[in-house]
Amino acid sequence: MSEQNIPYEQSELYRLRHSAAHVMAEAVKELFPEAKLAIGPPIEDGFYYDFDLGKDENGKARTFTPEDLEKIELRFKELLKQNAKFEQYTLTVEQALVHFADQPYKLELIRDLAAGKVDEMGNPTTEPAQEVGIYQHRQFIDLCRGPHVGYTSQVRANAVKILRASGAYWRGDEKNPQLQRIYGTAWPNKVELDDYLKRLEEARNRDHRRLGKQLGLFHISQLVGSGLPLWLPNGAILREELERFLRQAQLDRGYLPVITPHIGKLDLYITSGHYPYYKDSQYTPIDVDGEQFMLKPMNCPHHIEIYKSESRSYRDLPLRLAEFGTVYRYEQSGELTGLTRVRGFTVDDSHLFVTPEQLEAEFIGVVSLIQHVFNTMGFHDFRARLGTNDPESDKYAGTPEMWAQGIKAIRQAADKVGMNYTLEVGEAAFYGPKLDFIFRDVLKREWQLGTVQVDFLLPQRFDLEYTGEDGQKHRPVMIHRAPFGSMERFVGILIEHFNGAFPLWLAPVQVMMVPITDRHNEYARQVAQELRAAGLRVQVDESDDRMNKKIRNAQLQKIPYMLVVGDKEAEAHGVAVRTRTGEDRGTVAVAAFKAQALILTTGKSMEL
RNA sequence: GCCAACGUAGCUCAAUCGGCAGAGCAAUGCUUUUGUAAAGCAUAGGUUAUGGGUUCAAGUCCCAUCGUUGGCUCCA
Repeated sequence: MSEQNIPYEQSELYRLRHSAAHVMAEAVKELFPEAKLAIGPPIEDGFYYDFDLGKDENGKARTFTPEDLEKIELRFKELLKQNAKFEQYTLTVEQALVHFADQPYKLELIRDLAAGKVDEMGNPTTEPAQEVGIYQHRQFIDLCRGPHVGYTSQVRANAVKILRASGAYWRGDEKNPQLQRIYGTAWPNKVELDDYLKRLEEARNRDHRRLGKQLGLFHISQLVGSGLPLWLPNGAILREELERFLRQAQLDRGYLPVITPHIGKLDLYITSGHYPYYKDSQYTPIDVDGEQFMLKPMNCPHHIEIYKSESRSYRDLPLRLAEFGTVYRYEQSGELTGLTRVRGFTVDDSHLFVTPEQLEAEFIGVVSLIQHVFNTMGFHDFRARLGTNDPESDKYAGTPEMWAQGIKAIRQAADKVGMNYTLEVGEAAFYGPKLDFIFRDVLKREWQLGTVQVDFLLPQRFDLEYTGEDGQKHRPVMIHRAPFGSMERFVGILIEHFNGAFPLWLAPVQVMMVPITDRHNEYARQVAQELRAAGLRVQVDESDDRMNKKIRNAQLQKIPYMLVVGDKEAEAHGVAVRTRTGEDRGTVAVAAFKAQALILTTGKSMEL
């Protein structure tokens, strides 16, 4: 029977993994009797369990060594095979507090349940609990609402694997103690486990960092600095194509280009509120003749100053200022990853200054532009998230009215275009709610790419105004938006999406000429020149490699077309077309190849 | 920033218990003139991330720093 339509939380696989987590914890408890248990839920593709192993003799937190993990895995598998039944029962809160007296994390969970605050995953509970759910197998007793499989042996010992250990803060808060987390995976059988491990291996092969090196797209130099990628020629060509595409789409939609500098006075960011708010993740200000300058962490204040450079009338609005603006943020060192999380990056930024009446239509216009961008890239696998403020938190500026108004505008616009989204409290920008477009990399990590944000706050902070039809001063609303998000991150995801085999219009080298012997080099150069004149990116492989090797090299570079030329082709003014998909199309006239290639590039086709 | 693992030639990796730093690919030179995924031979390439320490002897053991990777936290 197919489980495809059952939510994961109710699936057999979920029970299996939840049960695996318990048995693994049992193994840990055997090998480390002093270990304190935290939580151990199933997650996508597996499960984890968090432990506090106490301190070593130097007062440092005890951690799992790779040898510990081996022992745990061995014992884990033995315990699965030594069949035991999972028994479920409930204890009153009082009984549970006694039973878990030496398990401080469990006590905290029980007390929170009893107080009706939050459950073990931090989700609010509806009412105070009188009793708590317990699952027991053998002597291992855990606070748990299940569900589990019936017997431990239903989790196949040859279909589980311990993957890694890492630190993880108790309840995800860095102010709390750091626990030792063990990640594992569990599948119904060995075949599915092996499939999963193979998928992981394949994912590593399409990792943008690996492909970026292989295809000469970008390089990160220690001497330049962490998180400051250098775009190599192939990467720069790709990025410029993307920028050209979006620039044109924006011009078509009435955006106006602007260009602003990379630094700005500290006061600018104090006014905007960015500096106080993000102080810790900004590069230290530069002192110039006693004045403080920031590397810009955001483009909005600069664009706002452009808005303010002249008096504005309602006739000027909506004013859509766009720039590929490079910003610098001092991200925590542990966060940096290839192109997807960097310290210097370029936002395809735009700020729309609109009247309140125009807000919805402009928001819809932005969403449709983003849809156009994603459709062109063939991106369909993403989710949209409406990030709102958390009223409990003090990190959001502005009035409740502003927030309500912004959220309402986004909801109405999204509903009108039929966009599905999830609402997530506490995911807003400090100045306003936003609709984010979230993608996953090959390792299933989520990244925000496109974003649209509604902002009533900065217009107020900078005292923006326009003269209305009524001759009175009014305050505009701002929309911040970026379809790609960051060029770096977008290209990182793009590389993985296409596994480095970019559509023709984006391919850094579109055509590789493959002369069969060096007496064909001259003809290959002629054809290359002819194709370049038509705007195609063509290289000639004049190395003294044999033809087979030239083809192999072009294949490895994932170049869309290899044009083999020998005596036959030179005579007929033709080329023998081979695609990177391995297809041999035989000899065609140069003019015919050129015409066909141009149709595909101008149409931004996914086909070859 | 926190926890852990890792850092050897441009790239991918080897070097047993602490005992002469190696291979393939790439590069360079020569030979070969080739019809759809790797021709042959040769040459060159290293302060083993950096700085200290232990030792007769350190790529290998210890300490610190930097960086990378996987998590955690953060992400305007």
